[in-house]
Amino acid sequence: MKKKFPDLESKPSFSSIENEILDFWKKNGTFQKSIEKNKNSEYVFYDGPPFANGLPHYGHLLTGFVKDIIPRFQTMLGNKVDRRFGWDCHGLPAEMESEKEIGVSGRAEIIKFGVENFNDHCQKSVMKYTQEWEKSVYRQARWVDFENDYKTMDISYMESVIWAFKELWKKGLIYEKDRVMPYSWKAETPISNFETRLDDSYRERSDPAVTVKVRLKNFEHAASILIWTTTPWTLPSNLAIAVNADLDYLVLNYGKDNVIIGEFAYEKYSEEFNGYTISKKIKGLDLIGLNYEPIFSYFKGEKNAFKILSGEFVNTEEGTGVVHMAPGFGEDDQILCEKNGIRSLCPVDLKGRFTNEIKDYAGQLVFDANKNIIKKLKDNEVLIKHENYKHNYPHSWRTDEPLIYRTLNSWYVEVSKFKDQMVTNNKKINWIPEHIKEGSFGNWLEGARDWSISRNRFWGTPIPVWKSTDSKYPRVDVYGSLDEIEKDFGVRPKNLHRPFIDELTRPNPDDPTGKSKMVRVEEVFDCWFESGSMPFAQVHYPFENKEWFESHFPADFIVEYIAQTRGWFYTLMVLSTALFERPPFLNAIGHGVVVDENGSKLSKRLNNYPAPDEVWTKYGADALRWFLVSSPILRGQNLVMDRDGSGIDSSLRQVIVPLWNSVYFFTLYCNLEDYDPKIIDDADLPIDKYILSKTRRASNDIKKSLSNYDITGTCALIAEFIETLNNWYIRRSRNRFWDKTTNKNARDAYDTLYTVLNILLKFSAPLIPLISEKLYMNLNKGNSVHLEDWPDVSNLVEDKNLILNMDIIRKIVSTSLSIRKKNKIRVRQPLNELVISIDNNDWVKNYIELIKEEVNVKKIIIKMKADEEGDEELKIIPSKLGPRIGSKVQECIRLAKLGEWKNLDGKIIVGDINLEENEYELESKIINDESSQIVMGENIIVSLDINLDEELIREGISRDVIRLIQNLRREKNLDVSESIDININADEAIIRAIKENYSYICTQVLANKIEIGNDTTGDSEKISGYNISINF
RNA sequence: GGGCUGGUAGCUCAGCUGGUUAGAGCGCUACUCUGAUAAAGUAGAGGUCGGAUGUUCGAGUCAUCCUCAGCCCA
Repeated sequence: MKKKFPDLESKPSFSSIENEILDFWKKNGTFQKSIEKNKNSEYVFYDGPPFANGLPHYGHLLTGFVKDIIPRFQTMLGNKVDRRFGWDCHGLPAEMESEKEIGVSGRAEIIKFGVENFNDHCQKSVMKYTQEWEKSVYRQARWVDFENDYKTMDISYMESVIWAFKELWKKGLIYEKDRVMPYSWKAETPISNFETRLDDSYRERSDPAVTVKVRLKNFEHAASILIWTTTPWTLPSNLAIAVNADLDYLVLNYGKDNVIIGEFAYEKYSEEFNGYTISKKIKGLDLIGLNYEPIFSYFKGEKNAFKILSGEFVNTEEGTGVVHMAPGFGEDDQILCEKNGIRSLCPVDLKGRFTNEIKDYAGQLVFDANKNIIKKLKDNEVLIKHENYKHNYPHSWRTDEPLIYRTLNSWYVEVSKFKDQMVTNNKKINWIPEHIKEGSFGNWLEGARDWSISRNRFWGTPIPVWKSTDSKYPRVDVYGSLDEIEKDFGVRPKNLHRPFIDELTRPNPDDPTGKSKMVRVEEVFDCWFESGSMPFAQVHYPFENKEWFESHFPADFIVEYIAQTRGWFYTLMVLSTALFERPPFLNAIGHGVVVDENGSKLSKRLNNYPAPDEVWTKYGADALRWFLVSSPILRGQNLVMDRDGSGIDSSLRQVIVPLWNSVYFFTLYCNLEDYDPKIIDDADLPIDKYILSKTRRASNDIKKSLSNYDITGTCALIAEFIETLNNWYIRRSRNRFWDKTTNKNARDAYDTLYTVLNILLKFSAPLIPLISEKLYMNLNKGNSVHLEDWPDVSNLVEDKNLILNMDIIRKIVSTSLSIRKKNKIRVRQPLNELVISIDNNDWVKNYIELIKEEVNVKKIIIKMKADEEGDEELKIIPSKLGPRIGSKVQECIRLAKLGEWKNLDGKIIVGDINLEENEYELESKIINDESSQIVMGENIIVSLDINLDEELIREGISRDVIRLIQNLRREKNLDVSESIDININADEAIIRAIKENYSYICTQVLANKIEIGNDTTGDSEKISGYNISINF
């Protein structure tokens, strides 16, 4: 006989089931179909491109899961959701990797190696992990289009990038300038201000901190002043000193020596100035304008230099309150010095080594020169203190070396000019978690600085600017398309990369001598400029797909980890605002970081996380997905991942296995009955109506919470629903499923569960895509759940009272079981009756059978609570009474608790207050009776008859016998439908119990007959102190 | 120095516009239950809701200050 539904394993290997589904999707093009099924409306999702030359880790997996959940959900809502994978190919990470692989280091060596060769290598190397990425994305069950992907190194992509640059140029938002910026001397390139701020860049570092005496000229009160710095190597370039005009400074005196130090710092130098006395207190203002003798002589005579200036940034947090200024190496320094007519000098080359201007240290790496410089200070007797200073210092996020700050020529986007507009655009974005909007992202936008977009490197989209080689005939040409380039140079580039693009030169049209040439500037783009161009560059806008872009911008949704408020979220916003005056996306999730038990980031080196391959085989992708997205990480918090993956295991146990088992249970018995279940809207029994109502409510709630991007909340709803289904509905209805389906009761059970499971599998599909798919296909002749629409539950019964009532019933049952517990009567022991005292009790009769079974009693008696003897307790509802009578409410509550109140014909009076009807509740006093108990939070009392007679005891014994036989059946792995012949040998008491309950036992254990005999070969057991041995 | 986030049970976290006995899951202990379950039920242990002050009839919730942790900015 052909089964209605394919059999399911009772203890499945989720890993192999998942692989089977992945395979099925691949073969059937299910992803493609899911996109094509919706034609009428679209939902726009942008995939943030990852660097292809790093391996995917849990952070990517998490982002990937979210990138999958929302589009799957939106697809079920009837929207077409294209999901195009993107690769971030350019930039420092790729170059660094290539340097390592080739064995070259730095600009000079690369140029020697050949830019063409180098970029060639980058192009190949950058895609080397694409296979691993595809494998990982595939295994995690994330649907994304890899075939129609985009790469930032495609010529079409690059053309759109230069188009964007030219647009900005035309709008006057691009400028070129010497400025101090973070600089990687190893990569020989500046790092953008926000790049240094992505996590991982600040690291603890120990630097020498020196306090140096500077000799003042012509100051009546003191001979010298103390400066403090953690970068001694910048001292040879010192051109000024800054103090805070409002700060107090002390003049310390010892014999002939007079030195000035910030008052706040005095204590720190108690050792050095032991014996000194404070001779005077002055304001910073008194110092401003004083001249001093240069610390080193390299720039002696520099115009306007070696003066004390006023700097508001001088604070009392560290140092001496006197700050040394080297305008070539500090942003504050540069700005202040520029204001005072002092040049920025930068006697350090691109590799971070002193130039010949600093002849004593020429050729030395600045960090290495520190100790020589300190020695020199000591020899000159100006070194007051030399200590090691631990601080957070920015490091290159790729090469790991400490960055330096130095002046450098760079191209900028004038973000400060339109930051207000970005702030306005940000208001149109729905952020999850909400605080990002006004918090980290909003604040960041308000303080936005101009963005350095050029890099002195090789592998990237070239800055499309050509300049005249002769400054006598200046000319700047900016190109925004291949056409424009072709027009001027007569060649259409097939490759926009260096060095080919650099080979395009032409005579300077503005030079009548014809000698000078137009040559491209050297720099390439910051790769963040490229990823920020993704919305239009991925479709080669505006050269192609103009209409497509117009209707697919901004995105409905993007997700990345929270630090991308400084990265991709930000660059998208900058370019989108500048180019299109619109926000780039409307909804954005910024999630937290996965960390280990100690709060450290997961790292290969520390080996502090379970290997993904092991997770796939041991738990499966759905369990991992659930573990990650049900956690607070999507609310911006960090998530702790145990090394042993125990969190993933509990997702499996709490959600995936119960889901599986509910369908397994259904399939098992439905196949036995060979019943053909129907989808229904309503049913007769309250418990059926209850679960159908719950299903309708769950489906609607989940739709709402997913629409609001609350994935964590959605998980809670689904888990709660599965719990109710398994541990209440199915458990309560079990025996109906092993009844014959000739009975309507049984058919209703099957139809109800079938309906519920179908809906459940649909609304769990985005969050548990593989297992839901397997189970759904099992119930629906192999149809994919991901091609279904979101469940329409509008016809489903939703009885709100019934849901409330069922909750009360569950409480009544719990309380009754607790009375059993108190009296140490096991549940298997039947009892005679349970009395439920409850007002408005018409509805309770519908649940009598249910309560009887659950509490194991023979009879339920329902009484009006009002008839009950006993005192009532008055419970004030302060939220109602408080507003009316104010401070007296406290007294009322006190009196009510003491029982000092009156009930006059239904009018409640406490003290001198007459209570209105909605301001109080009357509850029964807690009954301390052994057999009665009040139902918490309800005005209900349950009383259990705890008296046992011989007959009841024998029934209890029969139940124990049944239990023993059932256990044996399971041990023997008997099919649930297989009949047996039983042989029992037992003490007289048990035999009597069996005889009295013979047919009941036989039905329960599917026995044809029970023989009482002398066969003692069976397992020997004890029941209530009597011996029994059973064999079959 | 400033900004953002967080501090609630052993662990991970809920707790909406203030309402008087602060919850859930996991973990632990004991007992119970179990013809799908890797489950489930009952009971128990476990909290001065980071601290202080204030507003209020009433504060985990609001305000101010402090403190600790993480992130970010100067």
